[in-house]
Amino acid sequence: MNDDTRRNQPLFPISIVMKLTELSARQIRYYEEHELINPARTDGNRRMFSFNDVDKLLEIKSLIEQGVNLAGIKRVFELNQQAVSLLKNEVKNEQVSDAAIHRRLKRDLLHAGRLGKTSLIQGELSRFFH
Amino acid sequence: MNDDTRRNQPLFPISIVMKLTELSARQIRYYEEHELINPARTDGNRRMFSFNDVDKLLEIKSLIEQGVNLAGIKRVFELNQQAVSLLKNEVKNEQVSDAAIHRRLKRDLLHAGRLGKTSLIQGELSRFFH
DNA sequence: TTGACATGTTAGGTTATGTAACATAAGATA
DNA sequence: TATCTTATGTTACATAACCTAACATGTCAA
Repeated sequence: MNDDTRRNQPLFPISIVMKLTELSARQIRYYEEHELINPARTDGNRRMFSFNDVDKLLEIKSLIEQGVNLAGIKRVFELNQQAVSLLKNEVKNEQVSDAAIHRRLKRDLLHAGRLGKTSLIQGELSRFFH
Repeated sequence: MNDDTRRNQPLFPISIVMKLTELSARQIRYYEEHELINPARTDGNRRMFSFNDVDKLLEIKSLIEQGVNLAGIKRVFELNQQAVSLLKNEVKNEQVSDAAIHRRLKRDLLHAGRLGKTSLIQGELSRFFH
C-alpha cells in the first residue's frame, strides 16, 4: 500500500474528528453537504474520515476563521489544484527539457504576475468600443 | 514608460468603470472600503481607476458571481500572489540550475499535491496524543 | 447651476451555525 | 438473544453576519 492510499483510508468516526479539528458535528456535516469533503460511509451509514479528510477539514477551519465562505473555500481548493496541475503538466512531460520548463515558468510567472491568465479588460474593451 | 506603469495610470472615473464592469457605484465603493481595490483620487477626491483596477474589479465580479465573499476574494488574490512569489524565488535566483528547479518542482508539486504545504494533521496528532 | 460623485443610513435576502426533535445503528450486558 | 444505552443520522426552525439596493444629503466640476 502506498502513502496516498494510506492517507485515504477511512479510519475515524465523526466523534474523533470533532476532537481533532475542534469543529462541531453540524459544521462537519454541513461542509459535506456542500461538497467540500466526501467522507466514506459504513454499511450502517456512519461517516468514516481519512487523514486526508481531516487535513481538508483543518484547512476549511483555517479559512473559515479568516472569514472565507464556503464558495470561497471551494475556489481556493480549486486554485491549489489548478496551480498544481498546470505545473504537473510541465514537469511530468519527460520530453520537455529542464531549460524549457525554466523558460516557460519565467514567461508565465514573471510577466503578468498571474498563473496563465491574460488581462481581462482587453476583451471587455473590445466588446465595449465597437 | 513601461507596460506596468501604463496599466497603473489613473484614467477612468467611476461612471466609466460602472459601464465597463456592470457593477453599481455602491458595489465598487464597497470593495474599496474593504481594501480589495485602491483607486487613485483627484484633488477633488473623485476616484480615478487604472486598467489594473478595472481588471481587478472584473475578477472580483466573476468571483462574486461564483458566490465567493470578500474575505474569500482577498484570499484568492493572496494565493495568486503567493504562488507567483514562491516560483519567482526559484526562477529568479540565477545561481540555481534548471535541473535544480525541475527537482524542486517535482518534490513540491507531485508529492503532496499542494504548494509548499506539509500535512496539517501530523502536527495536530502529535499535539493530541501525548 | 446642474449633473456626477462622495458618504452615511437603513432595510432585505442569503449564508453559516446552533439547537432541538426524533429515528436508527452499534455495542454492552443480562 | 433480547434489551438497554449511546453515538450518529436526518430534518426543521432560529439567528447573526454579510452583501446589495435604495435613499438622503452634501460637494465638486463642466
